Amino acid sequence: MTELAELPAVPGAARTQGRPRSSRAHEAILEAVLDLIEEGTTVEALSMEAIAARAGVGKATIYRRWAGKDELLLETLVKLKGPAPQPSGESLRADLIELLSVVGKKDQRAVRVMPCLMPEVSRSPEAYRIWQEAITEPRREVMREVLRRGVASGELRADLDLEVTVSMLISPLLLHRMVRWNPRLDEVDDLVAQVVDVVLRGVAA
Amino acid sequence: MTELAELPAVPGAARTQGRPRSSRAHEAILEAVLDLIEEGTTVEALSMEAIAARAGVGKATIYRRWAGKDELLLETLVKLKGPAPQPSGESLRADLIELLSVVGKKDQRAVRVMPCLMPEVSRSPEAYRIWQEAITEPRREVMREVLRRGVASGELRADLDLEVTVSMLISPLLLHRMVRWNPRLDEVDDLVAQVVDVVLRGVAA
DNA sequence: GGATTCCGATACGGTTCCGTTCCGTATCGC
DNA sequence: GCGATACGGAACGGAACCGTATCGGAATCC
Repeated sequence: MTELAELPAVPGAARTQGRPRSSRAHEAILEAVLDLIEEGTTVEALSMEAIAARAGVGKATIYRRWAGKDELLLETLVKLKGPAPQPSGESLRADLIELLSVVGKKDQRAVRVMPCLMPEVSRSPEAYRIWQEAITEPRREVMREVLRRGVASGELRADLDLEVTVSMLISPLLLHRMVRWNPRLDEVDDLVAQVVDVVLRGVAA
Repeated sequence: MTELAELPAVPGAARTQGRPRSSRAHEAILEAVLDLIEEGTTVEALSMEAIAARAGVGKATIYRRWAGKDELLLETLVKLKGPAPQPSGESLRADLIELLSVVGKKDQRAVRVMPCLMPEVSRSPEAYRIWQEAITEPRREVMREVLRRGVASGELRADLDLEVTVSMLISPLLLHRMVRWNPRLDEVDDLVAQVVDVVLRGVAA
């Protein structure tokens, strides 16, 4: 159980004295937050006591690292989603299918967490901003780039509205994988391909 | 302010004695729930105390009608959404535009409430069932019927997957109007028409 | 070895909410 | 008028959680 050194939050503050903070405790706390949310605790109902208990950690250990619940949740959210995936560039259709296939498939925990974040995101402008910048916008940009190549190659209409097209591609997948908006889609096994094909035909040059 | 007689919960129990329950209080309680949620209170953080205070009602008056918060929220949710809208039947394209245009436009309160319901819906199978039966499924069925007429008239492919098509039409609108998934779509003024046109071209016969 | 800091655990006072119970008053059927 | 019930309001004991403080012990640097 190697205890890794923590990077000081403020670069100038070289804290070398005393026992270093346990990175194990750090990880355990973040994991506890994700676990609890996955188990059905709302973001808002998350209690520091429950987090500490689940992580096997004293409350003071949490407050030593984060000022409050908001800061802790922010770090957890950013950690949850890695960088946006990159398409292989094989073809327009293949790239879109590739990108859409991973929606909600990588980390099952993320799927559970997202709906719990919705109230927060729709209430707090700050949460909305972070969510946009760290989660949704980078992924949209990847898909925009794929579409731009399709326009450049002449496959797609030149006057294509990128935002609308991206939304038409992503939205059905998101809504199904995140909140199971229509349970009947469970039985559609090639949902991604169908969506891509209809949209591509609809916006073909 | 006429005080309407309450229907007894149990049909056999004819309660004629004493002062009847105030339907005004009843309405005030339901309105208070909606108001509080609209103002940013999560479903889960809703307190009976706050509801009573907002409604100008004693807590006992609430507990006299509902066994707990869950029952109260259920009645509120069902009341929130009226029956599904009906299209005028002018044309396939016009009907779809008509149906999609009202998404999130009728009652602004519903738009605010929906994201707050997501955690509940994704956690509780019972909440999911009610939400499906009372809210989403009836609206999907209306749209399916419009598409069936399009298939019958030969405008649409005969082997059309209704569920996928409905999802492709509704999802971009829902995601934008409900949680503003992509803020750049704010500036697209004919979003509904664009979505409808792309899908119709994509699934044309 | 000594100083320092972090560790998990526990306790604290304060706040909020729960669901119930009791007021004194108001409104109904008879 | 009288009995029955609902009303708004206030108070209750109990529970959960907040953020802080303090404990004895452990880990690290000098």
